This record gives sequence, structure tokens and C-alpha cells, in this order.
Amino acid sequence: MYDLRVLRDNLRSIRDQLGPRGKDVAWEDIQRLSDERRARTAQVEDLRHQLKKGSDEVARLKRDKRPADEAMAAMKALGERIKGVEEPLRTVEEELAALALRIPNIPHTSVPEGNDAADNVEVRRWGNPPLLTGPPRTHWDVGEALGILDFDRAVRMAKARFAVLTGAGARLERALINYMLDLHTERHGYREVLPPLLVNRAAMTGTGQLPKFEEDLFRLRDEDLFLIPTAEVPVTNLFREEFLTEESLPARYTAYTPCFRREAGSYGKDTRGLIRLHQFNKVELVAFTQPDQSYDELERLTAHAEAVLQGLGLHYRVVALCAGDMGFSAAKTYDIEVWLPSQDTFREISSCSNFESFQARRANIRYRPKAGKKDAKSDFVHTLNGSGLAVGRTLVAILENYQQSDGSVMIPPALRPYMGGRDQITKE
RNA sequence: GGAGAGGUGCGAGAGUGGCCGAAUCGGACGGUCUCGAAAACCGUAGUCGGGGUAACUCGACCGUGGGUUCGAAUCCCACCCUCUCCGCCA
Repeated sequence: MYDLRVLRDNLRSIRDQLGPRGKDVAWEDIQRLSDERRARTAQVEDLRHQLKKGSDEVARLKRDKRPADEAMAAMKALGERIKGVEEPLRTVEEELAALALRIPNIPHTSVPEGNDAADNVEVRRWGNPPLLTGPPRTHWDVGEALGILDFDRAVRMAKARFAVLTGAGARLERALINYMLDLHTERHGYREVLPPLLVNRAAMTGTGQLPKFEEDLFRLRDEDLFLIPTAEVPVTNLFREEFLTEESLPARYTAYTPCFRREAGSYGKDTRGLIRLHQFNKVELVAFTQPDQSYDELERLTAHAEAVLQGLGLHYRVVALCAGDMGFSAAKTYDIEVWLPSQDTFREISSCSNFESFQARRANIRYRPKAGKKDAKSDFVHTLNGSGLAVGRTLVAILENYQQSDGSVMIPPALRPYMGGRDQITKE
């Protein structure tokens, strides 16, 4: 979301910087509406000024017990005229705002150019693939054989793209959630949040899910509320319409929540297993910083997400997304991809982004500088977030990377305290 | 869900049709005083938008959106939210 003034003065430059990302934007309409808004605003404000002065005159006449009928009649006519020009101004403003909300964020200069995932750039790699004795089995084979994963019953009670975890499977999911939350709160200094899983339209607009991506969201029938697709939405919106203090920045929050996604348009992709579900668990990291600190924070936040995989001994790599592969609101994104033996490839398990002031403008989240600081004006904060991590996909990675030739799964040492001391999962 | 009360600036809180963008108190900041601090005293401060290089100037904002009126924080309507009581519930 852009300042309407900045937008008007820098339309060309913004359009150039967006490149192919701006291909869906109605640039000509925005240009026209911006000019129109300025002209009509000037007109309305001038008329209103006249009305104010005229009304003061009426008050003066009445105080002096002099006739005011003539002045009142003139002001009545002026009032009607104002109504006539206000209506189109409001329409212009609404149309302009609606279009401006559909302009994506500008990629940071360090973001690689490119159109799709093929142009992403690997930044680093950690660990090694596991040494498996036989051919790697898929996580759904491993999980169903152990009796801890059930897709058929989930489909019967809900629909496709849902799953049931039972026994040690459910326990493993819970262990992962607790392990991640403890790591981020105790070691990395994040404050834990347990937010609403339903949010309103304003919150969804604040983080950028709306207005453009409503078809990706589950919406309630009787109320204008949406199931959150990620904890990013409620946690970033903790401070919508608020001023933070400079002293409180950077502010770091972590939240475990279930996430809900329609997955419209992904028919045929990852139809088996736990990779792509309508409901999944995720531990999210969210940070609010001063503008000049957000890129340092992005590195730090990404490292915090990586620490989870390192603690679990899972092989992964970090890639910098190219401009064309980034999400709508992001200025820069690192994906963390974990190694999946059965697919012989890396799969996304976390996405860490700096949104700069894009979300802060939409959600109106600002900060006041320290008291007494010279020439200090309040400004929008920068917001960041990243998965720390997607829990279901982490469970997938464990089932696949720690599978044993006898069908059991070894539990990584870091998780054993959360699994009641068990060191392996065997058939139940 | 039913009945009642209420939503005003950083906080408390006044204002019920006309220099009210808003009294007063508290807090914050700057200054005087002090070796320093406290106290006291003096002073400064909202957000958004239009015009202007700037000084500055104009408009909007008292929960949100409409309406009445020459003129609305103040009157009317709808909605949202908070509090109290009742009902229901985890």
C-alpha cells in the first residue's frame, strides 16, 4: 500500500521498479483517479471554507439581533452545491483506494531478478542427507504402516486434503510445537501469543491477504470473518491502528496456530500426504522493527527458523526468492527448504520475509521516536515474519529422514524430552 | 439472547447547537532554579489530507457510517465496541 501522495508523484518510478510484478495493476486508472482526486479535493475544500465563513457570519448577525435570513439562504444553496461535488469525490477516493490496495510491494535491490522458482538463488546449505539402508519410503507409507497417520477417515469426516494424526503421531506433532515454542521463547527472546483463529476483513487487508486473494481464504457464512491462513495475520495485526514506542522495538512474537487454506488452484499438486492440507499447524515468528533495522532482523529471524532444523538434525538449504516468485506483500523473502528423501529434493518448510513498511501502512502501525530525540518524527514500523516452522512438514521430514529399515522411526534427541523419553516410534 | 449505562487528545475527565481541535488535572518534552535531583514556576506539544522551496495556509478528524441544520463533539437513525444486571454456556 502506498501513500496516495507518494503514489501520485512517483507513479512511473514505482511502475518501473515493480516490473513484471505490476502487470495486473491498473496504472492508467490510478493516474487518472489521482489527478481527479486532487482537483476535486481542492474544489470541495474551497467551497467548505466559504461555508464556514458564511456560517460564522450568520452567528454574528444573530448575536447582534440583525436579520440573517438572506445569509442563511445563501449558505443553504452553497451547502447543496457542496453535496453535489462531494459525492463524486468520495467515489473517486473509493475507487483509487481499491486499486491502490492491489499494487504489490516493491522488491528490495538485493532480490534476484526472475519470473519463477527456477530463478531463485541458493544462499547456503546445512547438513547432509541421511544414510538410508533401503530405498526411501514416503512419509505416508511410513506413517500409515505405523498406525499414526490416517487419511481415509479424515476424508470421510471432512474432505480431501485433511488428515488425522493418532497415537505417537499426534504426540510427535505436539512435541514439535512445544519444542519450537520453547526454543523461540527461551533461546531467541520471542514473546508467545495465542491469537484468535478468526479475524475480520480489516485485519486481512492489513497484512495483504485482501482484497486480492479472497478465494484462498475460508470465510464464515453468517459473519464477515475469515479463518486465518497463517498466524502472521492476527499477530501482525496485534498493533493495527497503534503507535509503538521506539524503546519497544524490535518487538518479537511467536505464535502456534492451526492455519487454514482453500488451496484453490493447486488441484493435482501434492495430493497425497501431509504436504498440502486445508488445515495444518505452524509456529510463526513475527517482528516489528525500525526501518533501518529490518534487513538485519530478516537475517536474524531466518537464522532463528534454521535453528529448529539444526536442532532436529535435518538437512536443508536456504534460497532467496526471485522477484517473480515472491508473495504480494514481501520486499524480500528467504525460503528454507528441507530435504525429503522420498522426493529426492528440497521442499519448502519455512518462508521468511521482510515487508518493510508495506503492511504497516495498510494496518497503520507506527512508532514514536524516543522522547527528546531531535528532528524525530513518528514513522511506520517495518514488519517481518517467518515460519518457525511449518509443523506438519517438519513431521514429514522426520518420518522420512529418520525412517529405519524395520519400519520404525527414530526420534531426534532434541525431541525425546517432549516424547516422554521415547527414542523411537514403532508399530502401535 | 434480554434490560440499562457509556464510547472525547498519551491517560483521567469536562463540554449537550455557533471563535471547541476541544476546559481542567495528570503524564511527556524544553527551560528557569540546583553541585545534581526532587519540588515549584514558565513554556511546547495530536493525526490525516490539499496548496506552497519555505515561513505558512486551507480542509477533515471527539467509536464507525448516514441524516437534520446556515452551522454538529453536542440533535436523529443504523452499526460496532465496552461496562453492569439477567439468561445461557466451556
